Parts: sequence; structure tokens; C-alpha cells
Amino acid sequence: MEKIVLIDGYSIINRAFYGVPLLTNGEGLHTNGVYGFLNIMFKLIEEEQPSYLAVAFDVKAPTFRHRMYEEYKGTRKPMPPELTEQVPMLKELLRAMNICCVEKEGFEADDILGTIAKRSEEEGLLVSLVSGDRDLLQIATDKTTVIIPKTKGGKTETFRYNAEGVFELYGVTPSEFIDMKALMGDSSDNIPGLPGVGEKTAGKLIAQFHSIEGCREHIEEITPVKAKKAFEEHYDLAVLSKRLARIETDADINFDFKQAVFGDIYTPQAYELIKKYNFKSMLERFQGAGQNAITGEPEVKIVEDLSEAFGAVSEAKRAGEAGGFVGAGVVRDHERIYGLALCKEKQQVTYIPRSFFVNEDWFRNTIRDLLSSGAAWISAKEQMYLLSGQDRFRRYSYLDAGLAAYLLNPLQSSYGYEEIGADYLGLTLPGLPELLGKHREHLNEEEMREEIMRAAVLSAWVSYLSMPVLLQKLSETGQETLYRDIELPVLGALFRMECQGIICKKEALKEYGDNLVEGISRLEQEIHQEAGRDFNINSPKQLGEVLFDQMKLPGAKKTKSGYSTAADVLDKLAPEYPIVKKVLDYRQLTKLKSTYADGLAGFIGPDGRIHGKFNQTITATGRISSTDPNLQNIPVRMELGRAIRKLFVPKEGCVFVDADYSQIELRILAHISGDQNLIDAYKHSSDIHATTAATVFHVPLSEVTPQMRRNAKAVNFGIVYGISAFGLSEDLSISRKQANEYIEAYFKSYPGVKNYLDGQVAMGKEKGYVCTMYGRRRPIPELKSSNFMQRQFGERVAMNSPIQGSAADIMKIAMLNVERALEEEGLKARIILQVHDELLLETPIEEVEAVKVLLEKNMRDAFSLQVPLEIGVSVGNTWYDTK
DNA sequence: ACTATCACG
DNA sequence: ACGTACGTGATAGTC
Repeated sequence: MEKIVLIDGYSIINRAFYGVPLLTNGEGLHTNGVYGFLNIMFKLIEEEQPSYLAVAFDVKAPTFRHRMYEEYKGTRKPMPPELTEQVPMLKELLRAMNICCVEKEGFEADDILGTIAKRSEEEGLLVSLVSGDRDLLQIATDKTTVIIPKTKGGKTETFRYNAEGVFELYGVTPSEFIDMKALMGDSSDNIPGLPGVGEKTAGKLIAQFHSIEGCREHIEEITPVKAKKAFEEHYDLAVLSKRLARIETDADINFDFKQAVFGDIYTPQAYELIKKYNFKSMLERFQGAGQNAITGEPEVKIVEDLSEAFGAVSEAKRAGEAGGFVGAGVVRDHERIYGLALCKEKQQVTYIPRSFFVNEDWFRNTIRDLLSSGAAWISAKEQMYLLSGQDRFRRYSYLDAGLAAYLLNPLQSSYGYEEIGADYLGLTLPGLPELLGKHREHLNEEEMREEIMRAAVLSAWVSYLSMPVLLQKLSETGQETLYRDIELPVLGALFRMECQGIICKKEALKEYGDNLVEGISRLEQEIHQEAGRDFNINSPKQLGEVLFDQMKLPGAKKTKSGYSTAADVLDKLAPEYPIVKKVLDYRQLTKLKSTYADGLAGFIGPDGRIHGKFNQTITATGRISSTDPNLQNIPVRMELGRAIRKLFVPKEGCVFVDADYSQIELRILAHISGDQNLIDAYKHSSDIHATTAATVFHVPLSEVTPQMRRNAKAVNFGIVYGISAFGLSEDLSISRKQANEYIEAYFKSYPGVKNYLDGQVAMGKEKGYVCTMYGRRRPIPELKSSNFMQRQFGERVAMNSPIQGSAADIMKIAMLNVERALEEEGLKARIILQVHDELLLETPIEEVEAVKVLLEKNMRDAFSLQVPLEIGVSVGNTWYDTK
């Protein structure tokens, strides 16, 4: 049977808009909605293979349902202008692609879709109706399927409901769904419904009595009482709601199926628009039937014996030796490895199933050889875990497509083959979760192997095909050196840090946690007693009610969902109200217990060490992030928390050597702004905050009071964060006016800084991104936003990112230099932690002096600034003692 | 899944 | 009149 796909235009572009981060083309035109729409549409076309395709739009005109809605508190939020401007763009593009747009004044898209769906069925077609709106479910039949796409994290998943599906989901038929909606109402669609009746009750009643009329007939049997009462008092509301909820299927519209025939969508006109919107990843597919076109999926050649497996691997190695590279992919489920995919041709991938691995050593050696011969992976660090013990600490030669994609746009949430395929090859590929389906139990062993193989194949294929594109773009954006000389080797350094791990004393940690428990339960009791009742102190909601409603404490500040009980609010109340102080203490103790005492314990491995992950493709600025557990936020500011660091210790015969950059960000600011006053301050002063205070407040250095120094320090921080009077005033508890005066005084003293920051904002606005000293880019779409807040945020980001990012660049270089120096000097000391401006090394006692010198030198010389980079080095028998 | 909170730089 | 300092991750509670 032939199929027609009907798309709810506004609903899908709306979904796409919120599902895709703000994108702009070169001219500042917002394009994320259009882009997301196209992605969803391409996915549907591929999945549904339709013969007909049409997109329906509302025309803004008063309609019956709209008029009714005026009478109720309509809550449909208006489209933001960034989205509104994209609707005509989308329509223009659809027309260019010869895709039929249906719009008729006086009808909502729902009614147009309902009507066309019905006529299509009458014509003998299968119907796939695509909308983000669950309302459409009432249209479902055995021939009409409602498809609801969900976009999350850049990926689109589709959910399908035919009549049976609707029944499974709600326990009612599609037409009963109208009655159900009439009872429960829908605030976003402005259907009032019956007061006090929600989804559960409505579903139950309609399943039982099938319609609102049926309910009325059996009004005596209705439970709960609340619903019965609602029926007695507001039945007319239900009748009205039903009228509002019903979608018209016999609307008087003209629709000619001939117009909706799905044909060639890759027209030259569409190509021009795609170019204009800067959808680079889609460009290729619009270039028409060119030789370059990449088809849906590659041919898979499955290795059938050992000699073929050998052959495939040695060919891959040869490719590397000849200056080329292969794409490689492995998929594994925890420990179990299923196979290895290799790609060195446009349309073909070779797959070596596990059964043709000679033995485990052979496989591990193969991975080692691939990592040594420049093979491209989606995430090379993941693959390094396949290496055997002694091989893990070698240096390799590899490419990483995910890392390249991160440099090209660090704002994405993930860099798997799906995203890279979509963004750089214009391919819509299924991810492993999609391949396996949600119910992987339903797959037998062989089917599962098959799907896992496909994921490995796609991974190798995308690695191979995307790498040239990515490298080209890196060079176009001036980031190739950053990629090859910093990011790729840092990947290895991070891997070695992960393998190294850090000892954490398990028993002592347990004891530390146990000691917290006494304090926690004592505080808990005292808080409950002073509040006069038991409640969950960990619940901000309950705590807010107790403090501000019940006890009527002053200074209540509201958040979205009640009172704020954040520390800065409670801090102000603590001196006067003992309970507040206790709450703060309680919070501190429970935080230490749950996140650190209990949390860390779960990560201590059989070797007594914690092997956390250091992630390279998470942050927008180029910093490293740490997870499982986060070793970059172990307490240090408060003594009680800081004590946890006593439990992080070096192995027998070693000590810790810790080195950190002193105020690296401010020094970078001095360097890149070129402000002579700030540079001089760093050249001659030992206390930058005091010097800033003296300069800004026009007093001799000797007369700077501690208060003045504190203020100057806050201003220095503020400058690095992208100064705002509000932020500074909050931080210092001063008036905004006062804060403004500080800022102006600062800029007067350091005009070069002001000039530089303004320049970054201007650069961000003009180019859409800002850069670090090494050319790392941070796009800032927010600068083009129509929302004042967003724009303001964008400006702060433009000021901060080059500073934070340059510091990250320098630290990465330092790590590489330190590792190299350790190797050259034949030292056994190893980097085991990086905390943004700090490195922690496990160092054999006899190497301490050498390592101290080595760290100091290599970190200082990582980059030559116009001001000295100062390094603090310390030695200790625990992490706590390195201070 | 989202929000609030708080640990770090 | 708006309602924010920049960058992260883990946990608990709530929906």
C-alpha cells in the first residue's frame, strides 16, 4: 500500500526549535528551527518511504476554537521572534523542494491534517501523521498512524501510535480520547475540562462509560466523589470541552493529491537556500546525483576466516604506513567485545567478528597497531582501554573524529557517530540504543550481535568519511595545530591519568563518614525541635515552608517553585536565627556524607585506587571535566571537608608533589589585553589584589585596608567572569550603584582591559564566536538573541571564554611538557590529577627535588606571556598536606 | 526528567 | 522592568 506522510508544520518546527541549540548562518539569521525540521523530515522520509508528502500550517485568523479560547485563560505562549522569523524561511524552502504546503484561512493545522488523513484513507492510502501534539491521537485508526518525534540531545526518536497503540497507552479508543480530553482539559490547548479531573480519573471514567454522555447517564456510579460533583455542577463545561477537543475531519478545504506527490526534493533552488542558511552538513545531499553522494549505509564485508582477518588488519596497517588511515570501530558491552570494524573505502566496511580473533592477545595487539598507525576513531580514549596493561602507557598515533568535532563546535552535548554523521556527512544514522530497541530482551543473541555489528560498522565508516571533512574545517578555522599538537596528545595524557588513578583509603573514608552521622542526626533533631515538627530538611520545598511560612523569617526570596533556601539567603539569617545556622551545618554535613564519604567509596577499585574519568569534549571553553567520580571538586575551602584530602595518599615510597598556577586567568588578561598598568602590576607586585586596590581607590599601597583588598579581589574576579554591576553588588553585598563605581574606577585605572573586553564582545557579535590564544573557538549564538538577558549573558561569555579557554590551553601544554620531561629524564613520577590550574603528581621520594624543578619550569614555560607565570609547588604525604 | 543546592576552579 | 556574575558534576527531592 502506498503511504502519505502529513506533517504538522508549526508543531514540528516548534519542537525542532527547542530541541536544537540556537544556530545562525553567517548573516545572523536564526536557523535552528528550520534545521531541526529538516532533520526530522529526512528521518521520516527514510523511515516511511512515502509516496505523498504534505505539510500543514495554521493561518492566523480567528477560528471557532480560537474564539472559545479567548474566553478562558489561554496560556499558549507566543512564539519567540527567533522562531517566528524562521517560519517563512521554512515555507520557502519546502516550496523550493517541491513539497506541498497546505494552509487555509479559518482552519487549524489539526483540522487540515484530520481532514486530509480521512480523505487519504478513503483513497486507499496508509497515513502517517506527524505532530508534536498528542491531540492528534484521536485521528489514529488501523490505517492512520500518529508519529510523535522527540528530540533530545540532538537526536530524534519517533514514537508511533495507531488505534491499537492509543488504546495500549490510555486504555481508550482514539474517538474516546476526545471525551477523555474533554474531561481532563488541556491548558496548552486551552480546553478547560472538568475541575479536579486529571488524566487518571478521565481515563478511568471514559474506559468505563466510553463518553461524557455515557458518564452522565451513569452519574450515580461515578467515583471519586470529586469527579461526580464536577459532573453535576459543570457538565456544560465538559460538553464545551468536547467541542473544543474534537478535530474536524470534514473541513472544507481543497486538497489535490497530485500536488502532494513525493518526488525530487533535491532541487537547485533548494540547494541555494541550504547554502544560504549555511547547513553545511546537508549541502552534499542537495548537490544532487553527483558522484560524491554518499548513500544510506555502507556495504559490510564480514570476514569469514582467520586469513581474511589477518589480511584486513595488515591492509589497515599498510594504509597507515602509506600516509593514509583507516576508520576503526569497536563495539562492546562492558567487558565483552563483539568485533572490530575497519573502513578504508567510501562504501565498504570490513567487519571482523570476535570468533575470528585469533585470541585475545592478537586482538589487543591489533588495537595497539591501529592506534600506532594513525587510525581514526570516534573516541580514541575509549579504545585505549582495550590495550593490555603494559601497552597502556605508550604514546600512540591516532585520529579522533569526536575530538575534532568538539573543536569545531564545543557546545554539543555528545560527539558520537550519529552526530558527526549528521553534522558533517548529512547522514541520519541509528544509534546503538535505537538499533537494539528499547526491549533488548526481545532480541535473540544473533540479532543482537547483528545490531552491535552495525553500530561498529557505522562508527568505522563515519570515522573514515568524516575525518577529511573535519580536518579541512579545522584548518579553515585555524585549529589544526591546536588539534594535532595539543588535543590529540592530551587525549593520551588523560588516558594515562585515568589508568594511574589515585589511592583513597577506604576504611578511613568509612570512618570519616560514620563520624559525620552523629552530627547529622543531632542537628536533624534540633532543627525538628526548633521548627516544632518533623520534616525533610533536604527538601528545599519543605524547608522553605518551615522557615518562611511557619516561622515567618524575613528575607524570603522566591524561586520558580517556592522560596529560595540557598546558602547566600540563609547566610544572612544565620546570625540571628540559630535554626538557620543549624540548617547550614546540616547541609554541609550531609553533602560531605552523601557526595564524598559515600560517593567516593563506591569508586574505590580492588587496587585501592579511584580511576576517575577526565573528559575532553564537555566544556564550552576547552577545560577538562572530571566524572565518575568528579575529582576536581574535592572539598578544600572548609576545614571539615578539606580533611577528606588526608585520605588521598601516594603509594608506598612516594609522596605527592602539587603544583598550581597562581592567578593564571588574571595574568592572561594582563597579557592579552596588553594593559600596561596591569602588566606593570604583575611585573612589580607581589600582591595583585592589594595593588589593584591601591590603584583603583587612589591610595598608597601601605594604606590599603583588608576591606579594600577584599573589594579589589572581588572586582578582579568579576572582570574575569565578564563584569556586571549586579553580580559584583551581590558578591560584595553593596548597592549596584556602588558596584558600578568600582567597575568604572577599575576601567579608568586599566583602560587597556576595558578596551580588550569591549573588543571581544564586538568580535563575538561580528563573527559569532571568540577565540583563545591558541585559536580555540567558542561560538556565542546568544549574542544574536532578541532576549536582552540572553544577549547580556552572551556578552559576559565573550569576555570570559578567551580567558578561561586560554588558561585551559596553557594547562594542556604544560601537561604535555611535564609528561615529556618526565620521560626524558627517566623519572617514575606521574601526573594523577588535573584540577584546572593544578597538577598533582605521585612522585618517588628520591625524585622529589627533580620533579619540583621540572614542574616549575615546564608549567612556567608552557607559554611565554608579557607577565611572569608564577607556580606554587608543594610536597606532602597526603593531598591535604600539599598546601 | 527537571530543579535546587553546593562542592571545586 | 527585566533578573545575572564564568566553567563544571553529584545528589536528593519532586513531578
